[in-house]
Amino acid sequence: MRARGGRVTTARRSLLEALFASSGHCTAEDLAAIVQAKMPDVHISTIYRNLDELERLGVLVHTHLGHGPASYHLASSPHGHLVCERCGETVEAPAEMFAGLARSARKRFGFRIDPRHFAVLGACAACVAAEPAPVSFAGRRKFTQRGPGGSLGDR
Amino acid sequence: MRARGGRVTTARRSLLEALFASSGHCTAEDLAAIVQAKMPDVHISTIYRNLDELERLGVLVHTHLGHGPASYHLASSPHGHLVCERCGETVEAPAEMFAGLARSARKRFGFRIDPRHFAVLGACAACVAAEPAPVSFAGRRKFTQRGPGGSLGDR
DNA sequence: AACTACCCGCAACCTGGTCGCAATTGCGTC
DNA sequence: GACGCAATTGCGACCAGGTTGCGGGTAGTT
Repeated sequence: MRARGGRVTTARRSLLEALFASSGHCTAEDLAAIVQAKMPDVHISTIYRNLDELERLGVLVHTHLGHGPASYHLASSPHGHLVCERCGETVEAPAEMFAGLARSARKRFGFRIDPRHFAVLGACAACVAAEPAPVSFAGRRKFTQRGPGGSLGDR
Repeated sequence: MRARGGRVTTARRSLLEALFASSGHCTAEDLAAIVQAKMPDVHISTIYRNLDELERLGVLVHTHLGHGPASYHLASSPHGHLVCERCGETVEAPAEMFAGLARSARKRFGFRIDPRHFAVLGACAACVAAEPAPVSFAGRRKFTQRGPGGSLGDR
């Protein structure tokens, strides 16, 4: 499965292991930390280069869950993401939830959407409940990734 | 309409004028350029601070159309965006296109989505037509905002 | 006109990511 | 098992986009 056209280096093997071991949604720095736990000399730029490479090979994809760093996960099991702007809670949205949007985008604009690349922001059930009045999103608060209670970058 | 709790400074007035004059989808640097054409001493950090302020007041919103800088536009006429990953073409998606997604997100996860903050990437009609085989998005190419033919930040 | 809290210009700084380059290292071949 | 060589790595410098602390200026009040 590995190395279609490239070499199998220890750094790459280790990065793949980290990706398979973690259950998805890792930032590049998360992965770097895992890899560097066993191989301290692997440089962050090597991580970035290999993530790029693996993405070009179709092994993994990156998504943006918010204003912070990108998240990487294996390309199997395609899904989008819903991210709470208040608490950072992330839920995986099955691809079929986007079917209606995909259909109308194609019909109205000839557009074929890829719902995976950017998350859909909003408010999770808990934060909707905690909210006093429906403010229609006027009161945006600075988005804090990895905030307390957030599940981003956890392993 | 201006200044609920703040002062009306020349820099702010000028920024608002730039926003109203331009037809939306400006980056902070675009707006800075417009403002600085008449007031060269207005610093980019002042632009950022006032954009933040105006966003907190609900006058405007920012969205991310790709990997580049954020785009700002007036909060009136809520809409999402479809952005072509190949050519940068941006089309405004009316809010009702997201109604189905909003409904299923609420039903399945209690999630209330805000489809405006991040664009939905994909491929525009022209790029779909120009594409030879259905590659299922494995061949991601580096996203280039402001590329030739792109309509981002034009003026 | 005076006062003062808010705002601005500036430069330094920060995060997330990219690049050029010399040294190293897989991997095919002998 | 050693050799050759190009792919890959480690490193530091760099970049884009944005934020922050600070001292001085100015809008709005008295």
